[in-house]
Amino acid sequence: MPIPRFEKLDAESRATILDAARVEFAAHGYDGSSYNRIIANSGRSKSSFYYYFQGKQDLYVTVVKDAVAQFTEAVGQERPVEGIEEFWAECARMFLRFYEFGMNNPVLVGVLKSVFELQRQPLGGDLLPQLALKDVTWYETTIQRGQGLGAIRADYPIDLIVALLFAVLEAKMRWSLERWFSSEAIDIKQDVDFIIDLFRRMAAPADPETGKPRW
Amino acid sequence: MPIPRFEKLDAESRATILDAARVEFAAHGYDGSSYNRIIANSGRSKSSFYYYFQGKQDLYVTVVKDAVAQFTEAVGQERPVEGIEEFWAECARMFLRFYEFGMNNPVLVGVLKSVFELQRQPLGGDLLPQLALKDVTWYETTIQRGQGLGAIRADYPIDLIVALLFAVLEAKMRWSLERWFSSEAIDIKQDVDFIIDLFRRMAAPADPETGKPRW
Amino acid sequence: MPIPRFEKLDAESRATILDAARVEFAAHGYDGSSYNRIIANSGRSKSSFYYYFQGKQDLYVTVVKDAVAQFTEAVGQERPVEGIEEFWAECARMFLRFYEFGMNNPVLVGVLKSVFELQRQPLGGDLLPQLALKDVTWYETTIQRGQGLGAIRADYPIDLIVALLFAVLEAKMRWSLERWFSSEAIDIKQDVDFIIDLFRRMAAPADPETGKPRW
Amino acid sequence: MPIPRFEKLDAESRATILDAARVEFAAHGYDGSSYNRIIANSGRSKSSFYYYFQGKQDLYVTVVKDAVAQFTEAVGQERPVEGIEEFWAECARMFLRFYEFGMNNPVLVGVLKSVFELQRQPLGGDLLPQLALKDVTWYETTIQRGQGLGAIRADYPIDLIVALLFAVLEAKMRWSLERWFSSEAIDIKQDVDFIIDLFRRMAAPADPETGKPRW
DNA sequence: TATGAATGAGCATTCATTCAT
DNA sequence: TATGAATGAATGCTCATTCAT
Repeated sequence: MPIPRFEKLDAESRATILDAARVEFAAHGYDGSSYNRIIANSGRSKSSFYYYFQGKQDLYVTVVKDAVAQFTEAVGQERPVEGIEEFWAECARMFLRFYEFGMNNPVLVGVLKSVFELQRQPLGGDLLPQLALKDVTWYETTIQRGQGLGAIRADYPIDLIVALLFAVLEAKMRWSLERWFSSEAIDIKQDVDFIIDLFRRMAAPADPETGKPRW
Repeated sequence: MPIPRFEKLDAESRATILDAARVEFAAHGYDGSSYNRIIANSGRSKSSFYYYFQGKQDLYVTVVKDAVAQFTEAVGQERPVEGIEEFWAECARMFLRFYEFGMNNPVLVGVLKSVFELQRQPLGGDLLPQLALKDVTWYETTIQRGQGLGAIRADYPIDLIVALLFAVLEAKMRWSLERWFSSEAIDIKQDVDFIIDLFRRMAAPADPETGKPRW
Repeated sequence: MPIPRFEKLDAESRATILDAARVEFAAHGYDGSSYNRIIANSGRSKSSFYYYFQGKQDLYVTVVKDAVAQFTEAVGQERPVEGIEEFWAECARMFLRFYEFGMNNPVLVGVLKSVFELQRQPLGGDLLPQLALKDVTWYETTIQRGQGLGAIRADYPIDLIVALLFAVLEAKMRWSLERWFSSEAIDIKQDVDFIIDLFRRMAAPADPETGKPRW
Repeated sequence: MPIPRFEKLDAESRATILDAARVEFAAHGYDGSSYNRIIANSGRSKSSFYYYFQGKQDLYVTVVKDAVAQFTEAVGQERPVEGIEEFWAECARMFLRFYEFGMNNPVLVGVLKSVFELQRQPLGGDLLPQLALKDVTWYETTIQRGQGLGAIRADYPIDLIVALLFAVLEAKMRWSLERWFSSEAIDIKQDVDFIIDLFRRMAAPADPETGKPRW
């Protein structure tokens, strides 16, 4: 039950509302956010929020879906590649776009982060399905292509691999952002190389005899 | 700040109180938890909670410190080792103990998880220091020993390595627990091997020429 | 900070709310007053109070400003005078109006009294400035005019003189009100003469040689 | 119902308790003071307070009576005088002792101040009588002596005169203390002269014809 | 004599939501 | 279509006091 007549609203009003919501959700997560505060910060009437959204959950869902769409668009389409090295190079390019977009849109990163928080909560139960994260599968496609090329091990469930890679990615980004907010310079290119190398280490197929990662 | 005369209370009352608190904090995290709910669930009067704890923060700190202590005790002391293989074998043993304890005490895992959530929040500022996590450094010692043996790469900051390993560990445990709660059987030994292998892949020193992990 | 959309409310509702607040604040002072009690006595819901006021402080500020405005209006403008006797006569007229208004509105006197209490408290720090008492300066103007005419001594700081005169005024009014509440008859005219005479004694310039008040 | 077995306590314990209470009551007044806070600051058990005092009121009464006694002792006995000038000089001497004692014991001044606050409250009803302020009448004696000498007007009720003089005294002391706490130097002698002069102006008999104060 | 333990009532404030118009 | 008005339930916390030992 995402949006009723919110779409018909003029772009500026829509932006005003979503911006206030994004900032709040990014800063405090879903639970920690106050619908009242969002409303107050948006400068619009409380009733109008209930006119456009069913409530807090509905607004959150709207905000998250929009953020996911923006990230997806920023990453762009994966170009077909052939060798293992090429595969990782393409991953690096995609990831660089993701990374740059995130660095330029920290609020959207915060929104994504709030989703990760939610996934940790066993009781986010009725909210999570509405986010329709199952529909966001482009990375799974990429991983499967990697498996086909022999770049990514195929002896474990794909959702486990995804969970692990995301965890690492999130941790690294948080680590970098912390330093970014303390105004240390960040070498994005180097960061991306680091993560891709890490992904590769984690995902490389295991030599059936020695168990070592096959490079 | 942590505990006043709570220690003097008889063990049963103490357990009743801490159990109610643990369950609540594990399920909802610090912010999402309700002090009132904990009180109601414990069957005691509101005032008695303020007699034993300074407030919500104090109770949380008490619960967390207790959980950390239990995990630390469960893991036990690291035994001195010499070679790289031995080092990882010892890690596996320690980790197995950690893992088994966590599987048998999912609520305590939840408590630990709530701390991770808190660390993600930029505003948890005045609460985090009280948890005295800086005093929990045994794993840093282990990692440094690994670096000394050439088992763990030394070309990155240790806190980055810790953050990444923890992220992976947390993700894997969540993945396993989910399946555990759906009453799928879990082969703990296999899980531990998986994680240790993952750790080893992530942490292995890089060959200076090829950049590949050196096994 | 003071009032949001409270002004738009119909006069009757506004009066109901302010009356309940006035009575409470007059009877118990700011600290001793209970927002909950005001709400209960007004017959409205708790939330509606937070819809119209930011909180207890805000309501108090509203009540006080309103009371001060009513008193100021009751006192009216000072008419220009020339001689010393005329000056005191004009003071008596102004004061008579103040006095009569106060006698007819004891609750408003109580509100004013609560402000005096607050000024005594070193910790009323963040509340007092909101009352904007610095804007209420008509009496300082009058005193300065009196100094210009030689009716009021100019060898002491004006704020000291104000403090002393107010103290005397407050004490006399309390003394009279007490008797009033015990249904003794009060001769307002005589009271005013008494206070003006007292003011004149206190404020008369000192003869430089004898130190006696110069009449 | 002032004190049960509190008197039997050793002097040091008694002082510890009373000091904590004095500081609290002086700083926050009776209503604003927290019995819990006094107990916490005293370092003693909560139960012991209820063992020695019937409750908050009882402790307050004890503290006030003690303070009044200390002030009374500090002021000392009035020496018999004959002329008007001598009378005021003796007043000045007594008052100087009062003033000096107060300046050296600001906490006790605070306790006295809290009594004045209480007298302003119509609801302090059941507490005020316990303070037995009616027993403190030495100043009335002095005033009556002044009336006998023709130094103080006798055409108004004595309690009105007392109330007015106290009001002025309190206001002047507060004015001075404020500056004292801002570490401005205070000339006590000059202050006393100022107040005595003010008292004399206020209290001097009125010439039956002109109404002017007779010096 | 002395105190640790426990309590119910109250505090100001914020929450997401609904309703009447 | 749009919103001002109103609300019940909950939040964390402090209060003075009592009771059992």
